[in-house]
Amino acid sequence: MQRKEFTIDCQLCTHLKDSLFNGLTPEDLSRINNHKTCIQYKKGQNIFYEGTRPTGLFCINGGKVKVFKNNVQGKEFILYIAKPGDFLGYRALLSEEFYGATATVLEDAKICFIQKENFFEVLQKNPVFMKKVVKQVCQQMGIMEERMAELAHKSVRERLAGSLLMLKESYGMEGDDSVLLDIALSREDWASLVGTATETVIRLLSDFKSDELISFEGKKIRVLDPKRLAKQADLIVA
Amino acid sequence: MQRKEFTIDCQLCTHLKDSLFNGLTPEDLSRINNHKTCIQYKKGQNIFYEGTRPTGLFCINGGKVKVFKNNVQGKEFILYIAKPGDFLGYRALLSEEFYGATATVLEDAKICFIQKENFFEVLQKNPVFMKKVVKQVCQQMGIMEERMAELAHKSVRERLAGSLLMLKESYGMEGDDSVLLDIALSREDWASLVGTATETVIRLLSDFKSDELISFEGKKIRVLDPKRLAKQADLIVA
DNA sequence: AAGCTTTTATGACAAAAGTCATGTTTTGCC
DNA sequence: GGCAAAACATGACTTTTGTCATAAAAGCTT
Repeated sequence: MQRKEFTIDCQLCTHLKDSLFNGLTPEDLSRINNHKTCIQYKKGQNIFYEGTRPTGLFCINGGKVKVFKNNVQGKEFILYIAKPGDFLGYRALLSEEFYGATATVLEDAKICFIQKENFFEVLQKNPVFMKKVVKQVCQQMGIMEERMAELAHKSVRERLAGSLLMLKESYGMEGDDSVLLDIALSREDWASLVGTATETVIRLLSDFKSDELISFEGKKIRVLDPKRLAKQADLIVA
Repeated sequence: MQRKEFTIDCQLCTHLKDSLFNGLTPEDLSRINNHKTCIQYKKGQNIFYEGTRPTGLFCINGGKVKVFKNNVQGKEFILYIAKPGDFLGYRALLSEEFYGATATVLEDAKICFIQKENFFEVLQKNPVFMKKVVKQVCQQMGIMEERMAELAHKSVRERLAGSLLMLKESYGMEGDDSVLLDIALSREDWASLVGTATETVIRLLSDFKSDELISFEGKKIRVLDPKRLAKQADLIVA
């Protein structure tokens, strides 16, 4: 499989402003810029594999990537869905461990790879950047704590409704009266994200559709009634 | 409720060697030492509350503490069980958020409180310490990713077996042929840790007892057969 | 020691969710 | 455009787990 490279200047990257690299000194940014490799990936290709050693950091310039763990029975659980501007693989890099998850392209992607030496150098000589990274990691951790608690005590229905609302935040395209989730996930992917079986997702989504909480638009989902969906996400007793 | 203080010198603390503070310069350590407040807590007392603003870092000198989230129905999910040498509350501090969880004393505890200013100062002027903190946080995150995936796809039985083995690592006291878990958790706490109902834990623990995987010793549990327990923790098909 | 509260235990039942089988639709590809 | 594969859908059934009721046991307090 041939690697299709592309070029982009970090300084000119559209996503710089919402990325962790925002605020780097020109020298630091150009150090990153001059040492990166940018590759185009097709849907289905893997960026890195669980159990392998990280050698650098991935920065998404375009497309979408899922990061997931596979259990013994081959059941997948999606930890994150990354979009342009997001970093991938820093967790394992900073904990000095092997990758704990696999990253696969969901929608054709353009991804820059930064060798760990360059990342670490910028990190070390730039305490402000370091602080931002720490903050980001700890925020992420707070999100994971929340999600764990939900996995522990919420029903699949509640979690699915919650996932729809969560993706609405990241991928929602506001319409007049509804929001299109600009991400094409298979029912299987939804199941991996929510932590359930594919059939259950199919049934529940079709329930939500019957209840006019959502509608289907090709492979994408339109959220029609976020408020009622939020009620579904919380608790039945409420 | 009166605060019972106590005194301890960080330099002389038994847990210094396994703590993040290990390796600090004498000056840094004494800065921490001179500005800390040490308080004794009784079982059931709270250290901090979900939704409140963190003002510093807690360092456990003795006892055990559970950190948990409460959901809307009042169901508890235990995120961590902290023991001597562990830090508490750094996540919210570093992400500059409110506490995402509540910390309650499980077994009478002695806990030192370090004002955030002092913690941040040491953190800022000491890149090696910073790096250790980051590494620790990212390792913790890896553990949480693993646990999330288990919550998503493992049965309660598997998770309970897994939790027994996990606590064996932290609290196991090796005997001739078995390991006593040196931590007294109620059935309700076990349920909060595993993410299930109290009755289910009661039933499963008594199953495990019938199968001679564990035995009860007062309020504590003795692991009789870690290997078979590990089989229970993994998958049925295996 | 008695009486209260909390914890542990057990049974019966209901609800939620997983699994398996099968069928239909969509998609990708030559 | 037609074929194969993948994705989606639905029904039937089983298993797991939660819930509620009740009771026994253990811990505290006076």
